Amino acid sequence: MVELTQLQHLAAFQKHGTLSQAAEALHISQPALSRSMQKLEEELQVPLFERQKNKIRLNHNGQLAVEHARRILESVQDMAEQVQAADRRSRTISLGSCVPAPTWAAGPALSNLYPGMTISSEIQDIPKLLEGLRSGLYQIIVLPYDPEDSELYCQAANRETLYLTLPPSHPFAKKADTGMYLEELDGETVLLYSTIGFWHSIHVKLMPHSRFLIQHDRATFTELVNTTMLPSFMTNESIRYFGKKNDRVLVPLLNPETTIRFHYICKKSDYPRLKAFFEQLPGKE
Amino acid sequence: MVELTQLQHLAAFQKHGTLSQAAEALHISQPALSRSMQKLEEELQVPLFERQKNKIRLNHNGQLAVEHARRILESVQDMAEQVQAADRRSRTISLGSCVPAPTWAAGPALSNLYPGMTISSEIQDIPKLLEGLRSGLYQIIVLPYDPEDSELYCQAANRETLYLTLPPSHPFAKKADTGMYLEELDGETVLLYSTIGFWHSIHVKLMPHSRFLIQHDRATFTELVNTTMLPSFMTNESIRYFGKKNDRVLVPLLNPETTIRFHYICKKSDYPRLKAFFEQLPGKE
DNA sequence: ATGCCTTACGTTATACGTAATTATT
DNA sequence: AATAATTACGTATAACGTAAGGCAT
Repeated sequence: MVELTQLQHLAAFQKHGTLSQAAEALHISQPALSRSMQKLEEELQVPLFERQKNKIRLNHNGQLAVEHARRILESVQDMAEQVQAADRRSRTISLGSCVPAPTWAAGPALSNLYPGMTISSEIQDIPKLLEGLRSGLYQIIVLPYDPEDSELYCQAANRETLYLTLPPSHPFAKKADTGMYLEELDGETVLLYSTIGFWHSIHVKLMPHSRFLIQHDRATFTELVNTTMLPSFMTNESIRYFGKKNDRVLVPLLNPETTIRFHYICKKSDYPRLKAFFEQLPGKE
Repeated sequence: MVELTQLQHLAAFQKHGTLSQAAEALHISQPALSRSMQKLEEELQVPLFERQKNKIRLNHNGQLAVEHARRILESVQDMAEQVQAADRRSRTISLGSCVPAPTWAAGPALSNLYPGMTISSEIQDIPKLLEGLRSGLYQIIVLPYDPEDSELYCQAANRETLYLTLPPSHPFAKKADTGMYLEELDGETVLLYSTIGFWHSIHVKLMPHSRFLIQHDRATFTELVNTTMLPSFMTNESIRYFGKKNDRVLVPLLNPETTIRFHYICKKSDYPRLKAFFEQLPGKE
């Protein structure tokens, strides 16, 4: 039986030109390589080399054999990579969401329900979420609506509502009881945390003339919220997970876009193994 | 390093369903196969099986791996076959001729000039000879003309001339001195030996109404020539190699088509190694 | 009881490295 | 002298088979 080590040896010889150099590269002795090639010739029942007393080189058969050997070694490499990738996919649950909140709860929940699984989650825009679910990049995605696809399972869950947060001295703070429309804030400079996904598009849509001071570091963001007069935003969910700043006033927003209902979605074929996760999701209200 | 035996083992397991049956088919012990698969998993760093206490079956990774393994094993098989075929080609000289005569001389000549080489020769029609020369099926072909191809080397050699052979009592026997045209024989039933290649098309062309009694067995053919009144044919070359029947009259033929000049042709790239053969060919006259 | 898989253990076979040999530059 | 390939030989590793153990049908 021809073995892959022999094909590697052959390829190495072709690459280095002499047995001694190839042997050194392969970290084996020169005689070992010499014998390996003799055995390969024996097994293929074909001479692969032209031999002189202290010279050896590939003949036509050998050159042809090297080409095949390279292709074969590559396809073995491919096999390893693909099988490993498949395995990695099979032992990770990847959740993609249009907004951050679902990841806060889902991470711990998935870890508990599927011990040993690697859980990953990320914020992504909606088209990429749908594409990623289809391609296997995500097993679960969270959208603000039901995509109504017969291949997909969709479960509506809890809602998230956006609030404006202000220092008590801010002119709009008096609207805390009545609520206000985001458009009233258009043109103001506001503080935003960077990875808020879908919320960002709401802000841009309803406050097209505002300047957004986007903070990538949460500590810096919190510091600025505490020490400046700048308006910022929180949601019922962010308050639940990170608490409310006591020295800030929460102003409800009256635009319907500022409330979204989370729709958790997976492939129908994947639902059986994810059933436990879907069943513990918060209900419709 | 993953080895091909392991891939074979994996494929065998998939084919037979259990380790024991696969091991039996592979002519190894069951524990050996068990270990072989464990090692494969180790090397791919991926579980390939779902194991229960006394049951084992491929998981998703394993099924994917089997598909790859099958392809790889096939390509190794391909490699062996192709390299062996290349080797065989490199150690055979195959001569194709449009008529039999060149093969009578060329066989022995090539054997002498290229000891150790396998010599094969066959009669074939002209389009297939040209195609075969191009594809490597033939290294030398013999045509009745120069194909005038810049890729090919062509050397004109000796001529072969067709004669009518008759029993002395045959009406046409008196034409032995003057010669005759083949057309005069048209309509007569004549004896032909089967593998005469290009000559056959000459007969068909010039004697479209004749019936040809084609003999595939040379002994039968000779017997019929000796015991019947039927006209038949010989050439200067067939007489040289097989002798002339004493009790037959040779009538020269006056059609120009009944003499052809052999053109020995090879690829220019092949000429160097075939030089010795071409140099010993009979000259232009 | 039978079939199937795994682990343990002793053995064998195969592949290795070192050393020696021969040849070439 | 230095480089390169092969052959010879003793060794070590790795793969094997047998035997034993556990589990399921």
